[in-house]
Amino acid sequence: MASKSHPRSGCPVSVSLEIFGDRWSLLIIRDLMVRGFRTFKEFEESGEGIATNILAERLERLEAADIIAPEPEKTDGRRINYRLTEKGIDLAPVLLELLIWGAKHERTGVDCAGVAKMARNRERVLTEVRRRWGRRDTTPLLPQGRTRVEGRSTK
Amino acid sequence: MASKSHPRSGCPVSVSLEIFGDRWSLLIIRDLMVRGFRTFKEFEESGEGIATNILAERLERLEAADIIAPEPEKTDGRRINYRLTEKGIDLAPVLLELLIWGAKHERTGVDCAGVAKMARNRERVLTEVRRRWGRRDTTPLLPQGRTRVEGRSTK
DNA sequence: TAAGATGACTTGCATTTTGCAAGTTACTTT
DNA sequence: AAAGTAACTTGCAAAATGCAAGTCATCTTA
Repeated sequence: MASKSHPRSGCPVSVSLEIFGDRWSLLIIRDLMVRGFRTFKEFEESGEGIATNILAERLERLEAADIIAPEPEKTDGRRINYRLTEKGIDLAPVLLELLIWGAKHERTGVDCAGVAKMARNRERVLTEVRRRWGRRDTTPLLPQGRTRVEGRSTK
Repeated sequence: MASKSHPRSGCPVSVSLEIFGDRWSLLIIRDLMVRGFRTFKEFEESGEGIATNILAERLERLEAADIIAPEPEKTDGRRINYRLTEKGIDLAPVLLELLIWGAKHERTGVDCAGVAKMARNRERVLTEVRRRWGRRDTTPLLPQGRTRVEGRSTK
């Protein structure tokens, strides 16, 4: 991963990519932000098929970068709930643009029109994301829908 | 890389990340979009230190995804100019949000205030990017500034 | 209260990607 | 014709990924 970072340019884009420029980090953040996921188990079974060792490493990295923060649940000593920090919530616009681009240009099993509508109301969408995060509202922002595309199951 | 893609979720975010969810692809696109870079050589010497084999592979991937298109220069048979496609230009918002986030939350050797200003005028910035791309204006959108952070040189 | 579940990770190992240095090949310039 | 140049390749070593299985504290339940 981007771990053993060599000296690179100081461009913010480059710096950002060193932190979460991989195939998994932003998906974890998406799950936290719009699907209401909180636990290791949920991320693991999110339908993307991430391996548990990779998941553990990404959570560690995101925590080190202060993008997420773990808080053990008091009523159940096994469970750890991960939450986005302010810095993590600030990734909402990045995720939203990724969503808009993907929906517009790739075949993605989601309602294109719906996303196009979001594209026309970016501010509204972002405000809603922030509002929910502020209230610790854990209900998914988006209905779960079909997430898997086909084939080998995660379990 | 994300090449041998396993079946994954059909979420647009996931699909987008499968295409350019790595440490280099978006940097190449940034160079094309705002620095006016066009050639292999320029990307290679962009200051990030990408290896030439990786660069070649990424160009190939981006071309396959129809994000960039190569056009051989007629006056010099050796040179190939890469250009962004419409689909590629549509990544401008993603890059911009990455820039804004990085500048806000990380130490990045760029003028934070300047970026904050861009954040307040996203539409203006994006319009300008598109305008330049339409006119094939190759002058860098941003002044080159210091790009390397220190240490081992690319050559 | 002992025998499962569960949740959150580790570990070991094979496979892929990366990174690095050193070529190639096809033009261009001098 | 000799010496660049631009855009790649190639060969390897090192690092990251993916996979299956295993740990190890909690819960839960019979």
